[in-house]
Amino acid sequence: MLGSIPDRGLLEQPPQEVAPYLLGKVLVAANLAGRIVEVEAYLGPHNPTPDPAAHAHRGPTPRNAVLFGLAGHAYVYSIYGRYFCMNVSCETEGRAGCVLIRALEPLAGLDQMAANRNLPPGSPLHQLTSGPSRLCQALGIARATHNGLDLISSDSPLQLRDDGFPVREYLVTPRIGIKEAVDWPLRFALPNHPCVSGPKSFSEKISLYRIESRPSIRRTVNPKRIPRT
DNA sequence: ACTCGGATTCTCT
DNA sequence: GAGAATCCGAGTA
Repeated sequence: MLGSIPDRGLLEQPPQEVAPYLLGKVLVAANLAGRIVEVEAYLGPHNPTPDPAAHAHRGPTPRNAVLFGLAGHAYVYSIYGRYFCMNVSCETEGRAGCVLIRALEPLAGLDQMAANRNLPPGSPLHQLTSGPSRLCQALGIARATHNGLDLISSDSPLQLRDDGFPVREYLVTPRIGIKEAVDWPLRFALPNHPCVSGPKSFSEKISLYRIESRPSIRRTVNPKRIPRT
């Protein structure tokens, strides 16, 4: 009902390729599920131009160890003392790289999500899972319980699934909330989706890509190139 | 051992 | 739009 488990090989690629691939996929945590509508790529330190905003950019540490392991595992970290964010590890083993899940469209367990967020039942969808820490709270994802879990396993309490939802185009913008590499176009989102977080417009830094045919830029105001990998 | 700041969110004004 | 809440991990010594 929520689709099949994706192939791990599809995640053993650079984050900027895995990120748009994850758009439209389903994240399942126990009996709760949501469709991924917004992500950000964070590049590993092996790149010629290292990503200064990435947790892995100075090499392996106890915290980021998952990022250097096999692709398709959850990297969950705590932030600001009260929240968690969740990433999907990618790249081949030994190389770091990940995709931050920034927003979901709730699909299953909406009342439970609202309860987890201390919101009343029937709250608007975008209040449940729009934002990287909001979605972790809604799905009950925490570092102690979910960091390092394999997302590509039908036994896992945290899974990635592909239900065939078609994504024909997606927005590309700079990433949110970082202080380094602020212009790199590594945030990806479904256009006009109500559950996407962040500012409504990035004015001068948005591109709209179409999938199929080769990715072609329909509208580009001031795109900067992703550092070569 | 000690300092510093964060891939955020919520609550005000 | 600004400020608080709040603590763990990374970097420096």
